[in-house]
Amino acid sequence: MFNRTTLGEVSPVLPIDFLGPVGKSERSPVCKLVAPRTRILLRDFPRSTDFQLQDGCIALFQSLGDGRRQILDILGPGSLLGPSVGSIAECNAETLTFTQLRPVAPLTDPAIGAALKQMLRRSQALATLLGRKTAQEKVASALIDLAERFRRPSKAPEFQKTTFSLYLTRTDLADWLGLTLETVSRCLSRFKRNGLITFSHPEIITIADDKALRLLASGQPSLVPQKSAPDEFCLQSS
Amino acid sequence: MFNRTTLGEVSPVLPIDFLGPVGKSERSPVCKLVAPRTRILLRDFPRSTDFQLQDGCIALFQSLGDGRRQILDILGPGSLLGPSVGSIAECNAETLTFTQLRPVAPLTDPAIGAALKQMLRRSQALATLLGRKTAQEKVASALIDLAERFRRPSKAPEFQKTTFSLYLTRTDLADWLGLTLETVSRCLSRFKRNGLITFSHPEIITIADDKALRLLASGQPSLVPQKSAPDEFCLQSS
DNA sequence: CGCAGTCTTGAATCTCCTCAAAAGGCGTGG
DNA sequence: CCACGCCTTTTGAGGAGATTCAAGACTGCG
Repeated sequence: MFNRTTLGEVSPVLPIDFLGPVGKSERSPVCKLVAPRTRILLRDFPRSTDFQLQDGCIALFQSLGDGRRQILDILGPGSLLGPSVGSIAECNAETLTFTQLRPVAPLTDPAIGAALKQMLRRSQALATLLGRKTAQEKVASALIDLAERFRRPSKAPEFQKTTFSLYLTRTDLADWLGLTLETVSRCLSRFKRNGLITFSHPEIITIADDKALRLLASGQPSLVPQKSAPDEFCLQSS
Repeated sequence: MFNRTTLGEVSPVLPIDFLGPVGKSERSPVCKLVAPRTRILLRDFPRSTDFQLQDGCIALFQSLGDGRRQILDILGPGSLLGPSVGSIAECNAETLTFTQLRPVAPLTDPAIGAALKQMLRRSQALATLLGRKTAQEKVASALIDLAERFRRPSKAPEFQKTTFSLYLTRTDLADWLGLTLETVSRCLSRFKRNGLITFSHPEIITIADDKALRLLASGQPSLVPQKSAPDEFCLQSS
C-alpha cells in the first residue's frame, strides 16, 4: 500500500485535541497528525489527495546536489499541500512541528488556480527578498511574515505586542533567507539589542517595535518603479 | 479608451514579418508589436485579455522603494502574459526587444493552472538560484536557460554550437540574478577566458562548452536532499 | 550531573560590491 | 571619412557585508 517509509505517518505523541486514531483502512477524512521533522513526499503520488494544514508548520524546500538547501516557503494553517498545488516543482516538504493535515475534497479548477496564484505571489516576493535585500532586511521581513501567520492569542490583551512561536531553527531561517545560521543569529541579537524584538527562549519571539521592524524590512515591493520609465503600453486587446 | 500612455503601443519601426497595421478600432486578433524597453502595465486591467508572446522577450520584475529591482522571470516565445496569469503579483513587465504579443482566447481553467504551475516552477528555481548559488553558478545557470529558450537556428548545422541573442543587458542580468552588473561582466569575461563561451558582440553569446557550463551551473535542484533524512511520510489519504 | 543539541559571539577570511577609469560600439554631424 | 558624444561593457583597486572557523553559553533530557 505504501511504497515509501511509513514511519512518522502517525505521530507517537498526540496533542489533546487530536481527533482520533487513524488506521490504514479507514475512509473517513480525519486529520493526520505528523511529528516534527518528518519528511513529506510530494512526488510519485499523483493519485494522492490534497491536504490542508489544520495546524502546525511545514517547510517546502529544494536541495542542490552538494547539500545546499533553499526553503521555498513556510506553510502555515490554511495552506494547501498536495499534487494539485504542491508536487509541482522538484521539491520536498518537512514538518517543523507537530502538524495536522486534513484531507480535502478534490479541488475545483478555480480553487487550484487561486491557491497557485497565492503560492506564486509568495514565491516572487521571496525572490525579491533573496536577490535584493540585505541580511537585516531579510530577517526583518521573515519575522513580520511569520508573526502575521503564527501570531499567538496574547494572554494580555492590553498591550498587544505580537508574540509567536518560531517553528524554524536558525538553520531553517538561514536556508529560507539565503544566509548562514550565524548571520541570522547576529541579526536577531541585534534586533533584540535595539529593542525591535524580545525573546528569552530562542524560539518564542515578541515583536516589540512593529513599526520599526516593518521599516527595516524595506517594505513590500514598491509598485512604482523608480527606474527610467520610458514608454508604457496598456495590455488591452485591440 | 486607454487610460494610460499609449506611446510605444505600436512601434514606429516594423520588422519584415509584421502582420499588418493595428488600429484602435480593429477587432481582429492580430499581433501587437511592442518596441524595446516599453513598460507593459499589468495592474488595473482586470478586463483585459491575455496575450501570448509570439516573438521577443519580456522581463517581469518587482521594484523595492529605493530603486532596487528584482527581475522575477524572463518571458520568451510561447509565454503567456495577462490578467489570468500575469497580473498576479505586484509586478511590472518591460519588453527587452521588439516583441510580438498575440491576443489569445480566454483560457480554460486547466490551461491557467498549467501556466501557473510552469511559472511557479520557474519562480522556485529562481529562488534556489538566488539564495544558494554563487555568482558564477548564477550566471552559468542563466546562460543555459536563455540558450535553451532563445537559441538561434545555427547557420552552420555542422558544429552545432548554440548561439543566442542576449536580449538582457548586463544590468538586466544583474537584476535577474541578484548581482551587480560588474560581477556579471566579470563572470562572462571569465567564462570567455576559460573557453566556456565566446562572444565578439556583448549581446551575441555562443556556448562553446555546454557540458562544462552545465557542470558549473551546479545542476538543477537535486531530488535527494543530502541532509539528515529522518522519518518520511507518504502524502496519501487514509 | 553530564551529554547533546542549538544558539550566541568573536576573529579572520572571502566573495561580492562600490567607486573609478578606460575601452568599445554606434549614431550624428562636420 | 573621421571626430565627437553617448551609452554599455570591461577591468582594476579598495572596501563592506556576509561567511567560515572556532569557542563558549544555554537548554533540555537521560
